[in-house]
Amino acid sequence: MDNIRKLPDAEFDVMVALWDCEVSPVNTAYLMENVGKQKGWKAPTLISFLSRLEEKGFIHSEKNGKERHYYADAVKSEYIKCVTMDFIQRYHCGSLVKMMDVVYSKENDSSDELDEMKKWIQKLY
Amino acid sequence: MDNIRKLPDAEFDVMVALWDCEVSPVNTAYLMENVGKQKGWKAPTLISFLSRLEEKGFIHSEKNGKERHYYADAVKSEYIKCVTMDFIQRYHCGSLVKMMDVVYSKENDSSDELDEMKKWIQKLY
DNA sequence: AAACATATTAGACAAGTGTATAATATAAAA
DNA sequence: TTTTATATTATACACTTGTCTAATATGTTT
Repeated sequence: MDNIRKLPDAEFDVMVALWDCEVSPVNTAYLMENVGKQKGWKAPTLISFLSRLEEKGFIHSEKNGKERHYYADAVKSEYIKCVTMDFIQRYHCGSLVKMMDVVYSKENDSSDELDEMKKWIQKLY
Repeated sequence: MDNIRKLPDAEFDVMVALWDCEVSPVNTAYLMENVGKQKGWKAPTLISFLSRLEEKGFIHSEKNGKERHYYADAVKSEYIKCVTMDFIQRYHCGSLVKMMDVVYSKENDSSDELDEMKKWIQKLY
């Protein structure tokens, strides 16, 4: 749970599409619709990222006739959690409060978010 | 304030050393002491990062006899803020609360941090 | 001024990332 | 069973990042 390989941006984008898909199984066509197109990728570009994700153990796939089906193996929440803790460690000495301090300024914040945070904290107590 | 070039890890480490230094001006020897050594870099490695930082406009330098002196131009808090907001956007849909949700679990948190956050929020109200 | 010590520069290289073209399968249509 | 359409594979390539070796410059000693 600590040896998270941080994925490059493009590969992460593909993972998100895989993680958030409603259909199953997922094929390249679906992924092209859901990420590839917006990013302006050609199909081989997408497939290239998928191959790398498979090499890295984040997904596996099965050939199905002419197509290939993809399945996420990594767990989204776990991955995001690891990456986030790494980030806080690296950029904010491991302290969420320090981070909030840097990011927020009284002027430009939305108090909605503050309210939400308040509620969130009270829920945990 | 939006076109922040996210620095690669090694270059960021060098920036931190430059930002946090107490002496002035800063030379390579100082930076070797304060980051290079811990990272196990040879001097040319460090200098290579410094050159790239200069190309990217994060620092400037002056030749002083045999040595070179370095000066940070980018502002630490601004850089950290940009990088952090990008991160929250990318990994947590721009919501701090969502992020806290993913990172924290009742079991493993330190309530100290929660207390601090509570205080932090109250201060802002 | 010659020799020495040392800091910097130039250049290089492997691995990783973003991206695509050309070649090859393979299902579907004719 | 050819032909046609299309998905996948194999490659490749440029750029970035981490890292260094060899070459060069420059201040200090002798």
